[in-house]
Amino acid sequence: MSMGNSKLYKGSLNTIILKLLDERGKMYGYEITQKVKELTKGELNITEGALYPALHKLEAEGLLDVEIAKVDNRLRKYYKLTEAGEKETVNRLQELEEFIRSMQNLVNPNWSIE
Amino acid sequence: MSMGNSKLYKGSLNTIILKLLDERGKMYGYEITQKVKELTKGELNITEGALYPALHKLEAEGLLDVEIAKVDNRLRKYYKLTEAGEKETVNRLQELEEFIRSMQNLVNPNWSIE
DNA sequence: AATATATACATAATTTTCCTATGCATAAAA
DNA sequence: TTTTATGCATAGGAAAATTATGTATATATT
Repeated sequence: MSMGNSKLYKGSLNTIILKLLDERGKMYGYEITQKVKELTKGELNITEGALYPALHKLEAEGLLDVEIAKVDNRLRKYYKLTEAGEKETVNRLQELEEFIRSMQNLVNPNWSIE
Repeated sequence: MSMGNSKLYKGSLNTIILKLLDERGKMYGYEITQKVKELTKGELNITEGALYPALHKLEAEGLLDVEIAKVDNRLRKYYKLTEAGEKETVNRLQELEEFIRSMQNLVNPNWSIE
């Protein structure tokens, strides 16, 4: 995963995937890359080399289910959260928030958590 | 080595080091680990296996200067920012803030940047 | 018609960055 | 006197990205 200009904090990709699936029900890989690009105004680019292995791993861990579809003669693999995936999403979001709080305490710039 | 809870997102350690040195002028390694523990209320533990190589690398990149001291017959290596290090600190903090903003747009939980 | 771009998936090789485990050494506390 | 705290260091390995490929179809451009 690469940023428009800067670096990305590794470990956040899984959280992003889980949260997007939690919000939108089901998505396929390419759709995720485009959605992330759109939501961050091009700031964050999910590379395919990071995304697909991450999806496979989440599936192997039982957090995602797959459903294959063919649209316009092209393959799509739709992913959605399992029950375990929904629970894990809550944990990951909590961890992310804790990380943000910790970074705020360390770096205490002009932003904070509400 | 029992950690608080949350793991260090990869890429954040350098930012933490640079910012602490920027604020405090000069610090030695062990002092950094204790300061981080204190500021995050034990939530984040910087391991020595991560910290010392990171310091060495930042020094090799010309972002840090070292000064060796002996206190109570024990060795200390004080690190401080070079000029290049001060500039890089600004960049890293900006990247961190951009990362936070991006995560907010993606995950939009109940926190935001002020 | 030929070529480039967008859509859609995948993986191998490498790099970065961290953790675990271990080692050395001195000072202070139990 | 044994443990804990202070202080540095590195080897080995895991995790999670990047880079570089590869396959294939659909659409837009030249």
